[in-house]
Amino acid sequence: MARTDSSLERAADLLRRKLASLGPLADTVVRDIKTLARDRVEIGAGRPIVKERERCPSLYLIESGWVFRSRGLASGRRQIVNYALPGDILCADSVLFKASSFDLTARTAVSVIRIEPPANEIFERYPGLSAALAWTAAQEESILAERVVSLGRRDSLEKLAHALCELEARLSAIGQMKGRTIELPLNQEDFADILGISVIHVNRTFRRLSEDKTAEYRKGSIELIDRDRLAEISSFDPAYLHLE
Amino acid sequence: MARTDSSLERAADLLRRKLASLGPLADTVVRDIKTLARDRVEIGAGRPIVKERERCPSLYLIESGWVFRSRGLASGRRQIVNYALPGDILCADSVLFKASSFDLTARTAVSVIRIEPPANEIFERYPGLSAALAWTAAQEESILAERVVSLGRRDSLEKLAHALCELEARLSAIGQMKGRTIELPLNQEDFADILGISVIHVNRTFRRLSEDKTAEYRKGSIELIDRDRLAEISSFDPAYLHLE
DNA sequence: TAAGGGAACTAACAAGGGTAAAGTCGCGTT
DNA sequence: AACGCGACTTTACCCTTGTTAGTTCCCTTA
Repeated sequence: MARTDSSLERAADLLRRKLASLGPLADTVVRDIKTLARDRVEIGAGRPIVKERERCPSLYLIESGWVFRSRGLASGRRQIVNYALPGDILCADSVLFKASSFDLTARTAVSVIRIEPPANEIFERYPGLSAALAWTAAQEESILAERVVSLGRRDSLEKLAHALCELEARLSAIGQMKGRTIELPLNQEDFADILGISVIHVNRTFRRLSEDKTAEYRKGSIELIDRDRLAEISSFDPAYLHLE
Repeated sequence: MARTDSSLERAADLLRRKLASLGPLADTVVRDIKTLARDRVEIGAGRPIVKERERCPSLYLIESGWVFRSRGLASGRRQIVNYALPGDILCADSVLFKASSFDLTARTAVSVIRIEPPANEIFERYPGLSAALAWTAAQEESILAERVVSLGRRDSLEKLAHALCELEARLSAIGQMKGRTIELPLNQEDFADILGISVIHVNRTFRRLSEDKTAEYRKGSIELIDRDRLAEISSFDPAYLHLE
């Protein structure tokens, strides 16, 4: 991986920043991960990374690209449970469980660093990796808990506004916001499957935001015209993301 | 805690069984937890355990009782994110994060063992506890992911059937099923806040199950008349619970 | 035994969101 | 320039679910 160390460095840096609250342990995390890093894997846009019921063989640290964790139901319904961005770790549960209960799919072209923890003794020998696993799982849990609140008790406008605020916060944290516009590979069907509503209703709801001059959907990007309004609509509080 | 060791023993046993997939580490977990166990705390039914934005001071292992993790929204809406049962660990994220983003409430009278991990060096000194933290967070994440699917893409009948199957599985795992009837402290409003639908609709949906002779709601208990049918309605697959 | 309260149940109506189908726009290909 | 495709947009209609309001049941307490 000689030639490509700089992009591993970048991903490790995003991870280190996320784990800042661990204090000095954050450096141990990065050291463990570099020790256990194996090779780089490139996945084409749209390709599956892990399928439901498959055992995920290793951990992956995302260098670039967007990954969906989703479940397909009978009758063609699909729910996107979460999305992962550069600096996020995939398959954190693979170390602990026998099989994944969800599909992992590359939404864009994705580049990941494969990390191979030893089959046993992770917790004895790699406290940094242990901390990273616990932290990652806890943060994802927190995000999912917030998702549960959105899906269960917010109407479509609140859901969408909340999702946009979250996107803004997560992309800012990894330096991927361009001013007040989000550049993202999600089409309206992806939003439907994230928000748990129909594509048509996603469209209606974006139109409402657009009419109120709050946000403007465009293919490949979204302009957040009035961020405060979005946060107000959805009573967004970024605490649950646990970003610094 | 001399006089009460037997009930700690019982809770530790439930935990050990849950963590069986960790292999020999499961015993280390129990040892660490016993080392760090402080006192027993009793919480009255309906009382808050931790409130949103509060820092949760320690870890808790549930000995008995039901705990809700929920969020109250403006306008009186409430979403129950998850519920915790004997053998479950509360506040696993308190070690990692500054504050809880949700309320923890005792639904029944609850008895917990308080566990006090050291402020630092958990991951260096207590591999068992580290593993328990990671495992707990990962399992909860998995449950929440399934909840997201339910809330996002299942209709009310499927949601309810799925919730009943999950209850059955989780209660069986801790030996709290009485034949095919679930004894539980949830009223129809609790179900509404778990499923993300209105109380009235919970009622309608239970009636449908009752008319089809699939399940029968009674105050304080639910009889699962046709468990296969429930699993079929909701395409329930217990893998996501990661029980044994 | 009567009164009171909480939970469960029912009915009537309204609304948010889903379904179906058709039309438009942008863009790369030939 | 014409074609074709995918994504987005819009309209019309329907159905699931929510709202409001009122009734019944049962358990508790006086």
